Amino acid sequence: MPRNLSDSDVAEFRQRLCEVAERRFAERGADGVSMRQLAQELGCSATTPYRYFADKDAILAAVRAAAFDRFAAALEAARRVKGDARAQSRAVGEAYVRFAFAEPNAYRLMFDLTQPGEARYPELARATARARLTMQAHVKALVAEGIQAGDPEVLGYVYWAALHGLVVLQLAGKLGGAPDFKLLHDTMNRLFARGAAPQADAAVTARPQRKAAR
Amino acid sequence: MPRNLSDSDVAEFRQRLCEVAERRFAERGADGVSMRQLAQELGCSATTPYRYFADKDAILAAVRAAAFDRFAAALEAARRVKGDARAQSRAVGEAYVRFAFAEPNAYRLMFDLTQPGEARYPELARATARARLTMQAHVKALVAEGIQAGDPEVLGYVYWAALHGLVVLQLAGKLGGAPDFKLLHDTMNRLFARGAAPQADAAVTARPQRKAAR
DNA sequence: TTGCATAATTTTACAGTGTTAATTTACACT
DNA sequence: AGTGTAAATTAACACTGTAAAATTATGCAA
Repeated sequence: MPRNLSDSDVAEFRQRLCEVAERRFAERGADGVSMRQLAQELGCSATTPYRYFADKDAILAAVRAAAFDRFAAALEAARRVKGDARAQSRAVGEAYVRFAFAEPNAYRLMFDLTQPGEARYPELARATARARLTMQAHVKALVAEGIQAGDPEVLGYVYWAALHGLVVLQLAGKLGGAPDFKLLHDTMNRLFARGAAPQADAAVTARPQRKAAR
Repeated sequence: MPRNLSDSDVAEFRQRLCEVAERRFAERGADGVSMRQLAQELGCSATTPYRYFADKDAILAAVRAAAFDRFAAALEAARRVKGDARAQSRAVGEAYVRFAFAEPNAYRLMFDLTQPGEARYPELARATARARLTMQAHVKALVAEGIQAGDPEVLGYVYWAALHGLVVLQLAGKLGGAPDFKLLHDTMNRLFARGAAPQADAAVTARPQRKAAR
């Protein structure tokens, strides 16, 4: 035990703790894992983590941030496929779904509704912002290349929300009796592709206009 | 204390307990409320509820089922507005959003990802099925009246998922920097309306077909 | 009316939780 | 070698869900 922990020592322990916590939290939920269990797997005392994190919530926030970072990295990688904006867009969507189903527990952790907002944890805010950025970037390209029409920011949020909804309903088992997920996803993509296709009349993201006649 | 609790006595106590639990769970999350706290508000001992529910999870399941029932009732009421399928559809969508924002905590409880599936709790399964049914019924009408084209079941799931995604991202604070919610919701509706509008070419819910030309 | 059987309820108890305060350990420096 | 002190551990506290034991209070038979 060095008299003063170096920054790298601290970072190392924090990372090791996060790795263990991420796996355990993902398996049994944050409430299903006790500090004593984490400590045992780490080979330290139950209170040692309190020198590295304020409390359990801070650990959870760090774990969520790490998950968001891996998620963002997966999306960013997908966006680097060669091809036009349409191809990239499809690749990002597929990467999104692939991540969610490959690591459902991480995804649950990231978007858990019962978690407090990221207000208290800047690292978490940064990581979510990074993921959001990538999720929106490809839509900007779609609009820039004239494949879709509308406000890219609005479209980006709408696409993201829709896909997220599909994923979480699936993860929550609420699509039990539904047709298979791929059909739902494909249909959603097609609806959006047609719905936002540039046409002669007004852009779809314009404010609704009163109809002239029925 | 009657020697044998009548069925109505049991039902009464269960309901009273659920009312208290729903409010508390919604306020602070199920994990944030202890059996002793519930018991105190009910004026009974901490273990009395165990004569009426197997455990805390069963109470939570009952509370969630009750929330789903109120949710379903709100949607059913909205669907009874007079007008064509389009008007009803819009009414249902608005009722959905209104409920979610009027009772965000109930909504969170209903769709909490960390909750176990409804496999163990038939009442919960019934209530969710009821809500799902109403959410899908108006889409069937849209297709029946020729306002939209496609498989109503598939479209219903897609619309539901998309709206749910929008709502939960908002509730999770992930739309912080986004344009206001109504704009997102309107845009989504317009995209779907255009995307599923019946046209000369193939229905959007058909399997994707290779384009004849670029 | 008095006992009694027994359902309903409460009290007690236990193992486990997150976290703080006290204590011990072990290093860096004089 | 001795000492100040950061780091780690242990001890302790108030709390949790819930099983088991103890208590209460009722409907019915005598």
